[in-house]
Amino acid sequence: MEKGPLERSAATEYAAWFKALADPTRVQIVSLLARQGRPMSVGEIVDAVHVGQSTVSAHLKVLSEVRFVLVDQHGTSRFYRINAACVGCFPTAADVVMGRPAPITPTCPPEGGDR
Amino acid sequence: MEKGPLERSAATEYAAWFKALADPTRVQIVSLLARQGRPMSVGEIVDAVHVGQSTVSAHLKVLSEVRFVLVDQHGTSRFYRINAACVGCFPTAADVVMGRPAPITPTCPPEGGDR
DNA sequence: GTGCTGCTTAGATATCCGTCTAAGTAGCCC
DNA sequence: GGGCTACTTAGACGGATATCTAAGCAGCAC
Repeated sequence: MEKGPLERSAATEYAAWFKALADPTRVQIVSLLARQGRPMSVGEIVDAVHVGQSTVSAHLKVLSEVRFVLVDQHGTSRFYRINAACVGCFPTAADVVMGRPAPITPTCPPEGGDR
Repeated sequence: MEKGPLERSAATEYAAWFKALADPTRVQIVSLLARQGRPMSVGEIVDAVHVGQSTVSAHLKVLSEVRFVLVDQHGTSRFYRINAACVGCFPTAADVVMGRPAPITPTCPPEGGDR
């Protein structure tokens, strides 16, 4: 039986996920939100990773676009939180790329709550 | 107890790994080598992912630098293979970023065979 | 309304990436 | 050696990225 690479469309999708974490600041933001397990305002995040506020904002936008984080507006603040679906899905994607069969939940692409 | 983000040095290292897979062609190459489980020549890889030979060569260089793949020279050909250490380590790294504790083998940075 | 606070958007800049074509290098065979 | 085969390196080009400063905008308090 012929074993080729992942098909292009799947590879493109996985690559987009990895790309979202291809920056140290974004890795820090995601790990922070994951470890805290609660929504955090942009200001709080800025205090934890030491780059400017607008830079953090831009990174959060990138992470939102691939649905690694979700956002809630509360008054004048925006609260970002980890997308629980990704906590399981993302490592599974890593497994698939590394040739391990996907265990369950084949439809991984981060769905999630609001916005 | 205060839970901050991963420290910068760790985040930088993980980011480098993800960056190596932040391109669809590289995802295809890695998945191909992982699924085949045997060393493959550059020519074979070129036949499987449809981009030019020099492009594949460049991608293989990137993947070598982070030790996702290892290489053996045999005469005029170069045989690339997946780094078995990464098959387990990389998904573990994904777990860590997603806030899951690293199960075992804390020293993950791809060590490996030759070159 | 005025003014503050919290965040995003715009603009600028310097850097890096993916791909291609073309040229270089190294092993092999007659 | 001459020529082929298999890769890598160099150069170029268009496009994306990370960061900063500055400007905009939307709630809230008074």
